[in-house]
Amino acid sequence: MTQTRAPRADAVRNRKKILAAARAQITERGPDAGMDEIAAAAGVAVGTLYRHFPTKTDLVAAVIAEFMDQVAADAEAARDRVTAGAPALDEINAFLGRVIEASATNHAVKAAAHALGADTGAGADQRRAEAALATLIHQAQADGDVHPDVTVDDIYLLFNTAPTDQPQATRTRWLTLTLPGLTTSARTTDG
Amino acid sequence: MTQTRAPRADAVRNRKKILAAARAQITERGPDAGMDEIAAAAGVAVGTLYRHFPTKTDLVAAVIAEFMDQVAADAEAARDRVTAGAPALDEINAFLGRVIEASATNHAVKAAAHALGADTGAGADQRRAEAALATLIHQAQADGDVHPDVTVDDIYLLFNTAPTDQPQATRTRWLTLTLPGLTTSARTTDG
Amino acid sequence: MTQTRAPRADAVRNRKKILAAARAQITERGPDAGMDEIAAAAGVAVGTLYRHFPTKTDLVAAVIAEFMDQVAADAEAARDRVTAGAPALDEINAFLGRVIEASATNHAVKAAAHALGADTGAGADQRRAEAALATLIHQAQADGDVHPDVTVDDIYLLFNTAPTDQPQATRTRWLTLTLPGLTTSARTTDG
Amino acid sequence: MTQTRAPRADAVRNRKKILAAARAQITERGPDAGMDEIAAAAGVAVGTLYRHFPTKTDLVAAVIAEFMDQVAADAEAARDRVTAGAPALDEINAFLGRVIEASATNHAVKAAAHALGADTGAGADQRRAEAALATLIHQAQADGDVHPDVTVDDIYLLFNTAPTDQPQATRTRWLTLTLPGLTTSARTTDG
DNA sequence: CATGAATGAGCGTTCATTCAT
DNA sequence: AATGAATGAACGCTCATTCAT
Repeated sequence: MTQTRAPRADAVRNRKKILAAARAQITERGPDAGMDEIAAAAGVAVGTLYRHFPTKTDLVAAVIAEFMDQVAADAEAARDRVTAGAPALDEINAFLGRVIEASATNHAVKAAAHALGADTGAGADQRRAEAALATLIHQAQADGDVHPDVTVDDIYLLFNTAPTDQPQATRTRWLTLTLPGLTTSARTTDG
Repeated sequence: MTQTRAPRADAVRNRKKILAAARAQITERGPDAGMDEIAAAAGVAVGTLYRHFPTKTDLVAAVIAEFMDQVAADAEAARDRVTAGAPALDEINAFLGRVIEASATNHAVKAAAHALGADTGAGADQRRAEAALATLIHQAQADGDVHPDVTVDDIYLLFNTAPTDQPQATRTRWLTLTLPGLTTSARTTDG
Repeated sequence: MTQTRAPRADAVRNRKKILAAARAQITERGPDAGMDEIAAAAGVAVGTLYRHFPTKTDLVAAVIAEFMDQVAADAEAARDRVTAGAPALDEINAFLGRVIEASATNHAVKAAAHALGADTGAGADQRRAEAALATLIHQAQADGDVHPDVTVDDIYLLFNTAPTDQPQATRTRWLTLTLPGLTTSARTTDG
Repeated sequence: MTQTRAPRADAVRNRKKILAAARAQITERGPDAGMDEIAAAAGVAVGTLYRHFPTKTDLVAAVIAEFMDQVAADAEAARDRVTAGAPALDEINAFLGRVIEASATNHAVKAAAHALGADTGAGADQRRAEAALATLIHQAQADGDVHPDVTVDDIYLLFNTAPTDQPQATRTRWLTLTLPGLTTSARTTDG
């Protein structure tokens, strides 16, 4: 029983401050945000930052994991609403819309992850989100609204290619263009 | 009579070697590919690289311009085939497929351009491609195959979000999912 | 209560070592002394040098400031001796002699400053020195020894044109030739 | 008989153009004026520049030699006027004044020479100038106007420390302060 | 001979990471 | 455990010089 010692309260606080600062700085300044700047923004010294995240890659991965946690929670909430009777296709549509809005912030983080070769997925949160999305898709397919060959991977594919660095109008248009690939009906002008 | 002297044969050769090396290195290693490495891969000294492209930004812009030239030529060829009677929607579909294949190379280059703040568009080639695509779209709309609200910008939007760094199968699937957003008919299982 | 934390002992030591090395290297090799070489001579890594002086210009400016501080202290000491009764002209003469000795080192540094566009003067030390020199000159003028139109700027002019890169004998000769321009009496053979 | 082939007319013309361009560029941009820029300003290719002057040091030395030639001619003209009866001290004064004006242009050239370790003196022109100045000084000493211990080296010393990079007013003031070191009489207010 | 493209050592500077305090 | 000074490899870029055309 490797008894993981309960983390000290201030260490937890520092970890949160660092993650928040990293998210903010990378969003603002791209992959070039320096470790010193992130540490300064978090109000700690670089050494402290490195105690929590041994490399920049680890830090960026943690920021992404944090985001994935939110995505997973979002997907699970949507699944719960569907289970309670909400129309599945609408929830899928709204989910994609919400995630894309949220990841406008995260675009730079993704770029940083890519530049550093960080593991983007494969975490427990990924699996939580996948499970919830699978339920959503199956329900929408049972409703006859979503094309029978659509899988969770398709959602991920779209989600990963979303133009998160584009203005709101462009992102909305993208969603409009993209959704008919999932559904059984042709696109209508009003999306 | 400002007779621009014909460029030396070896200089032309070097320019080509440099562009090819830059394309390859940036594709392979992302925006972080160093100028020294690109020069070495091209078989020239850094100084030569800088003689041809005064900054890294210029080099990346040139690589993109080269790509855009090919895209424009491709779009024009498709337009010519349509003018000669080929079905417009098929040509649009094939065009997107071809460009996405070609831009597997181009993905990292775009990222590099973004990181360096290089001018991505606005060149003559961009306008050539746009003109040809507009013709294609109008014809496909006249055929009743493409949704009437689709514009050239939509094609660019899709083209810019293509998962160019993914394996062939994924890219094909993406095209399958994406095309119904442009057309007037619902997607069928066999794409 | 912005309590500026006391600087670490080793950081202070490094700063001194760097300044000394910079003075030596620039004196020896001119403005072309490289930052790497200065760092090596100081026994630190380049990064450390840059932590203390963010640009080469800053480093050179600091070397000059250090020198100006010594000059100011020297001028103030001379003024104090005059206030205590010493003959002002003798003190001026001796002051010029001392400063010129000291600035053999300083010649190349000035050149470097010029080449880099660094701020040479305008510091507090400059003003300290000027104030002390003004007192000296006024006293010598009151004594009837120094020409009434001589100003502090004249002293600076001479000081700035001193042949600091010449051998001792030449510097002495220069002082002999130069001093009569300040005084009310003609030069005599024994200087 | 090493028969030095008569230089071709265009080669001579090129040499002159290059020297003129070098003087202009170095005056304007300091020691940092590049060989390419000098060549461009001269209207020749770098290769041609290097055919005439194998290193930058050689080029700078040639620019200085050219200047020294003018100084020598100036000194000889002054000597001739003195031989014809003009007052020697006045000629010395005027000579210094003229040379200092001319070398405002040459300041940067001197700096470049220093930075490159070029031989500043020791040419035939130097000896011509020295001979003429010696005559001037002897005559002025015979007149009782110049201090008996003054030598040609003293003139060179002053000439080499002139504040050539300062504005006209400062240069004039410097001459006023400096001249009494040479003469037998004390300075008067009106210089 | 002139040309100008090619060379490559070197420069000032940055920043992820380490480690003495 | 936190601090922040120190490290040093790497980067984009320059320029005196060489050499194929």
